[in-house]
Amino acid sequence: MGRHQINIMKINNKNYLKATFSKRRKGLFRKATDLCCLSGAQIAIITFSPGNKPFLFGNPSAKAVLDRFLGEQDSCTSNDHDEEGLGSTPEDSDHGDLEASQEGSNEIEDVMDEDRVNFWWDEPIDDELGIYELQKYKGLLEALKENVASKLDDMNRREFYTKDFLSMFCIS
Amino acid sequence: MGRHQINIMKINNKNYLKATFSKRRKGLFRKATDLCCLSGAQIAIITFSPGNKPFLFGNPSAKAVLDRFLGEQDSCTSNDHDEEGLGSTPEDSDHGDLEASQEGSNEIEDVMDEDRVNFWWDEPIDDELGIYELQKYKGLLEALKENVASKLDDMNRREFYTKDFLSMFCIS
DNA sequence: ACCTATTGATAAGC
DNA sequence: TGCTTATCAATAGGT
Repeated sequence: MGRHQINIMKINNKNYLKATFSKRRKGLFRKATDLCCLSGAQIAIITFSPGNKPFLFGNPSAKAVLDRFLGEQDSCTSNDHDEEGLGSTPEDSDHGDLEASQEGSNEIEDVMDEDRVNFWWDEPIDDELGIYELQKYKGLLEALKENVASKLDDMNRREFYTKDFLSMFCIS
Repeated sequence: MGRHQINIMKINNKNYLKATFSKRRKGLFRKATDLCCLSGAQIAIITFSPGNKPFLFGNPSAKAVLDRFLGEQDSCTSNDHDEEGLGSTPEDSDHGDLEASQEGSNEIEDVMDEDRVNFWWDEPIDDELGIYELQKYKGLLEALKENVASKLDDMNRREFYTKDFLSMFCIS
């Protein structure tokens, strides 16, 4: 994909290794972002760089996906029925269920997903910004970080303006 | 990247959605594989498809990376990892896919169907936000900055207004 | 970090 | 679901 092909094998040159990891990690996360936006999939990526530094990606958040996964792992012994979702639009098409029974399928109905859309400015979180407590820094920062990340991406997707948004974070 | 450009937004057509998810998930895992081979990085990816089916990638194994991460989380006081995330796009329910999830070298995960859709705004915002303890958690803020920079990168790529935005973060 | 030549990923269509 | 091909996107190497 570059000036010329490279073999996919361990890079020994430290500088080149670092540069390549950085570029490709970003590329990987970008691909994950695109996949999430396109399909609505939930994805978590944990990466330990060659320097053993952790990098996380998550939609809706790394923690949320990990928790879900770990949770399902536990109760996964004989759990094969679906729970019910919310805000769903019945819709499907074809498919041959090749598996043992399943819940009854519904019918085709190609409705545009009525996106139950909430906007970021409707979020209560914004009201909480700008408060200063000197406890539980780490957890709070983590939450802030994730929220900023989420909102930025959401903005990105919806083509919103960023100025007012930023000011809400008291960042300047 | 295909015959013509597509917008990175939620796909509504079920068949197209599934096909696209499938193709891009494979692409994502392939990228992860390449990154692992090139840099020796340890990577774990957990994906819940739009049909809520789990797919795992891991090097050396998803479990190994998860354990390492969770372990470091517990005992970690010098936590300076980077995190990227994004908001999800509303989606409707779906019937399970029939694919299995296995890739790289990890254990098998079995399907669970659970039409539980999480939107980022439904995520529990841990606590009240807004604490800045710059000395002790300078690292986290640094990660935040990088995270934001990374996302701005994306915005830039997609031709949004980034200049004013950037200056607010003192990033250039 | 930014810049291109080049290869790679992928949207459509079968 | 997999294969093919025209196109656009990711990125290797260099600055």
